[in-house]
Amino acid sequence: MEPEKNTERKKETSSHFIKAIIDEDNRTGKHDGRVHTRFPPEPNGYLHIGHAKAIHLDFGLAEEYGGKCNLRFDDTNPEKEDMEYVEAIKKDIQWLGYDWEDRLYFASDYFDQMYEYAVQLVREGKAYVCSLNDEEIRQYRGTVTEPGRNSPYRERSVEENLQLLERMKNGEFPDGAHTLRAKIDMAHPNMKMRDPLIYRIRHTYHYRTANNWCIYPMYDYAHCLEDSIERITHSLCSLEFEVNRPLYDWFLDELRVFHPQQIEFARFNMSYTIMSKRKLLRLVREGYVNGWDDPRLPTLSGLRRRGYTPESIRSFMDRVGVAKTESIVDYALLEFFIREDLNRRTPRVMAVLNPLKVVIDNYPEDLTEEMEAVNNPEDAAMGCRSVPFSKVLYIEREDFMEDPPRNFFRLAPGREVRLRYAYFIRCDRVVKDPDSGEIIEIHCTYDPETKGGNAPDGRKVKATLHWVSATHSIPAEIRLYDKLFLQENPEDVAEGEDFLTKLNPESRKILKGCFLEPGLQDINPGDTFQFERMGYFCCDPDSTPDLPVFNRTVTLRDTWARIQQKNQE
RNA sequence: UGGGAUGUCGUCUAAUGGUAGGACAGCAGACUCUGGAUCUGUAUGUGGGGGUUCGACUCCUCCCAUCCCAACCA
Repeated sequence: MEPEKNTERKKETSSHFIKAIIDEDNRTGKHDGRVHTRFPPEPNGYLHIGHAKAIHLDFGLAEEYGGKCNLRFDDTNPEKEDMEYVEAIKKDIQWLGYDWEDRLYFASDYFDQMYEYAVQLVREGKAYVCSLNDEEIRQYRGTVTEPGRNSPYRERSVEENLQLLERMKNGEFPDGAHTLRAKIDMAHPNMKMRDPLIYRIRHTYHYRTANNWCIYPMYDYAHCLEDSIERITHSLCSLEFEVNRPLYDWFLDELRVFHPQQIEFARFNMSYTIMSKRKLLRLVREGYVNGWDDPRLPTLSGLRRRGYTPESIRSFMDRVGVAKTESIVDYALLEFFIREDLNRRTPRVMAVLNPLKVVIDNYPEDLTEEMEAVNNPEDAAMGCRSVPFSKVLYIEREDFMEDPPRNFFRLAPGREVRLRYAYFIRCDRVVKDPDSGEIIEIHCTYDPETKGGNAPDGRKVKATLHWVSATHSIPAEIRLYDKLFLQENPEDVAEGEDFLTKLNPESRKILKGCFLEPGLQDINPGDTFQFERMGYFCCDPDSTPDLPVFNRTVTLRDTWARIQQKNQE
């Protein structure tokens, strides 16, 4: 009865209001059952996990309904956009596992068509050239409580408008001298309908159309036409465009062209991070993080470098759902999905982050034994490996306490624990630095009868520790990451206060002098492991043949950490 | 304030007039050579007031709270 369970589960996670709309459209035959979506990024920044929600929705819905999804770059503002972003965005979408096949489009491909439509609007008396400057336009627009006033240029003749528009296009005017505006209603209660701008003059080089154009279409005019030209059926966007929808509809209706339906859903937010492109750009530009792929960032490139898998992000998005309620998703949910994914796929390995030297006094000086270790207890097919054991070892510093509280199970003077896949050891003696009092090394004795990790007499230990052999281990650098911000919603700041004040000064901790078991000699950036008891780690591109570098993707669920916290309280 | 939208466990999300359900987080326990994983159990919610109805998260009404719109950004 497994399959039935699966269907039930899928149903749980995937019913939402947009599907209800599509189902209804299909029922009434609105688009002959056709479903065609698009993901329309502006190439002015890197994609983040908020975009992943939109991508997952746009591509996922098309797939589910046997339709298509276009990738379309909304490149109507050459001042902010760049080809670098186009390539990064394509890479991220592919990494997430989506395919636009041969449908890669650019809004700039439609500039001629858009201009023709604009001429049509002017001919029909539905648009005019306005010569107010930006300050005047703002004043004439009124406010949310007061109606605007008509522009003095609103009643220019069709002939004059046609001529001026042509001259705007030909580059006869400087930036800002004129605009083309829709003639709607300056007293409209919806501000977006108060004679919105259609074209503005910008003598700017465009990375795709070069200097062919010096007028560029505004979002509201361009976007609906892009959708219409591509015969998109369902045009999904975020909630803040709700007020733009009447305008979207107005242009398409007045032009009498194919009319897609705009549907708005709530943007994705997550606790302790930010999604604002502007703010992300600031963190990158001003050096608060190291580039767009800094593992602390919620960018897809950052998450990838951190060790997140596309599968985990997609499962996460399924669970997050789609609705119109604005929300902030707990980052712990994302962590749940990456743990779930990595738990079943990553090999286990032993690595000591903060080494404490252990000398096994009764172990032969020159002996090395190979211990058999399981690669993944969740997946027997991943097999076993052998790990060298010798007289001098490193264990995790936090696995030893000289004077432990009663609920500390690990090593302490007189206490016996198991070294994973090796022997039981008992701590006999602690060596300290006479000046600082810091513990330098501990001396233990091992029980030869417990080889492999089990006692023939059946006695139990309360803890199993990971370890590496001092002479065989390889040094490494390990980078630990924590929340980028200290506040659950970093956007929530007092008047005049900067979101930067909410940055977590300890969001990254770089550990040098860590040791890995020797099997990690030949690895590549991007390889992921579970360091037993410590978490999931991903090999960073900064690695060199001499010094592998790892990023901690996420810790294991840590019951001991919670107990410690309670102890403190 | 004019217009547009949204309010369901701590968080996210189902239930469209008929038992308020799931996931994460939490708590308790079982098991364990990872204080991991797994398994079991468990507490917590319909923004508020009226109304319609045998019955309301759902319909009506008033109120409250939050978000969006006054870029030649998208």
